[in-house]
Amino acid sequence: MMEHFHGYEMSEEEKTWFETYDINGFDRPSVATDMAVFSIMGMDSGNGGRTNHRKDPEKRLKLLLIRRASYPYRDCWALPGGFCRRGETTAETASRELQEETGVRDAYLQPFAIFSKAGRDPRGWIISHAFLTLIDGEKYQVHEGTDAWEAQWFCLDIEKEQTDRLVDAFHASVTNRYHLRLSCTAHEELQLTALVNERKEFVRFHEKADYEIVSSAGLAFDHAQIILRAFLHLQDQVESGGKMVFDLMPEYFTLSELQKAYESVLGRALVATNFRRKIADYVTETEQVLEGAGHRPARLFRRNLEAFYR
Amino acid sequence: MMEHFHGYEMSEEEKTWFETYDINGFDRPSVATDMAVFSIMGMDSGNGGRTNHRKDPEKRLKLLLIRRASYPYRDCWALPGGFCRRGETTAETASRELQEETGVRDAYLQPFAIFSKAGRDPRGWIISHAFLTLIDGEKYQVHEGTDAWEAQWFCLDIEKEQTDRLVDAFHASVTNRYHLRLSCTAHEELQLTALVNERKEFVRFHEKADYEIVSSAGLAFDHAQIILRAFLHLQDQVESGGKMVFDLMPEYFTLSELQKAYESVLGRALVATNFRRKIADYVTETEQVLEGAGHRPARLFRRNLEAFYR
DNA sequence: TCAAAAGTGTTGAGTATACACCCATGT
DNA sequence: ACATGGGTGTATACTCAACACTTTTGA
Repeated sequence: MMEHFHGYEMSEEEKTWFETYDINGFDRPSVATDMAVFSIMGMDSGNGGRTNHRKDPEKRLKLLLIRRASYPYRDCWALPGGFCRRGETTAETASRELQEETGVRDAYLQPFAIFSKAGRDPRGWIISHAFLTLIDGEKYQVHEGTDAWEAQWFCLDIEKEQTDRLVDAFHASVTNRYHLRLSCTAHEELQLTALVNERKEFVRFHEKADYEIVSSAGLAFDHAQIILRAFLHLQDQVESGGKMVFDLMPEYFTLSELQKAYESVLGRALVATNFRRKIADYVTETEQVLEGAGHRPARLFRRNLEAFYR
Repeated sequence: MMEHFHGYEMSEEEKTWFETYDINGFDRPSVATDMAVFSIMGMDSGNGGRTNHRKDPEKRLKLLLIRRASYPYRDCWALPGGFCRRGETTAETASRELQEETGVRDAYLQPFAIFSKAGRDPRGWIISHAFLTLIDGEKYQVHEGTDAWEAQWFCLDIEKEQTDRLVDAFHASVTNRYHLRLSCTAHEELQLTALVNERKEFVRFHEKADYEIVSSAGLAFDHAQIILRAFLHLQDQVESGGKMVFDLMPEYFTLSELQKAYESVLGRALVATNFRRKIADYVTETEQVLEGAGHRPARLFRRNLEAFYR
């Protein structure tokens, strides 16, 4: 623990001080990570989500959850994650846990929030560092069906409902209620739901948001809140030009596949022609086309590395 | 610790499990916060930074540091901060420490990074949650000169020097070296310096930045790195339209004062006419003017609350 | 009178958005 | 043939940076 400190030499006096110093004398929390792993996948219904021979298969935004085999919240579903070990950065913890639990390596893990409110975990004082990541879910086969360790993809539906709005000259606040619905097509009728209130307040010229779980069925801990905030963070980033949606795509993809990925993250339709212009620099055309779709074949594109490595 | 969990009732079996569960059996870090408190202030030299009877006084970006009265890094300067207590969120810790050490209440504290690398603190495994905040420093009188507890404002100069750049088809990286200089005008010739390397790498279409302290004189722990990253984060936010620069201003201010604040954060000159247009919605004109400045009196403005509370 | 800063008006480039239109394919 | 998605072109509005210019004061 005492290596490589710059311009810092211990005096004899300090060495004496250090010998009697015991950091374990102080009250300390456990530190954990939770990961919201998003993907975009077909519906797994017989025809792959195709409702009609002309329409392209519908793909949905999904979230990876793990069924807890032990207390607390046994049999509830939780975000993958785990405790930090000595010697790791929190990012390394997240990366290690992600690989252990899902086999996913080298994903881009973005930290987006810290959850440290007292009472958020019945086991005690536990601070969670939350990360989000987007992966091409078709590419990874997630361990399913073990009794001790079950991972499943859940379709994610989040609906927003404004419940209150107050603006006067010195104060402003907005209250929203989010309805979360997570449904897993692998199990019959497995559906988790939660209600989370968001209260945005403007204090001294800065927005401050507070979240409160109103109800949560089948989800462990405060994960309903973490899921919601991961999703909102993702939407914000993408709305303001972030390019992480590309992480959901395989190496070769059509522009409408990419557009559909954007649409399912943003929750709204985009105008194809404008969308193409916006992402034009980030893709390069290939010679290949995708045929047999009931309509004009689409050209396949790849990421244009130069644009990302600006 | 066992209150208000939604849709969650303990079974008898779980209660039994819980009685034997001991979270203290696991290895845990200490969790702390560090705050980068920025302000913009005159030079404290006789004429208030005025070099010529016409020119307005120069104001500089400053950072608040505290001299450590105890080991480790005794007599070095460090960011204000402290350890999290049970029952607090990390944001509450930051807010409490800021008030205890500087008297500043109700400032907007923005979390910007986590520092959790092994060996960053000689006392052991300590994870730091870093916050930044901008305040109107003229308004707060900081406790100075005590022997046990000395706080001072330091002028902050950061110079960037690109040392390496590599871009090929599959990989890209940029290396920069930052020269930090912190000087305190209250003490004669008190100057702290540090050199920090930044290595930006593009991995799988995402930028990843690593920081390494090359040398650090007079600054405690890894605070040179934290200061640099606070500053870079601040610059990024302001470049992309963040309005936190207003936090540096008193209630009434002229547009050039505001512009100068922007300029000292961004480290470059702005075109007055365009600047005015950009912030026009965020200010309201008052009837008052500032006279006696050797040139045409400037109108005083205030924040326009409606624009902030959009 | 003149330096310094306050403040106004204009212009051209680039970007976002809406929309009208034609193309190619499998059934 | 025709529904469906692939793909192009264009007109309009809006934002942003650059710059030329006028105004007002204290010394």
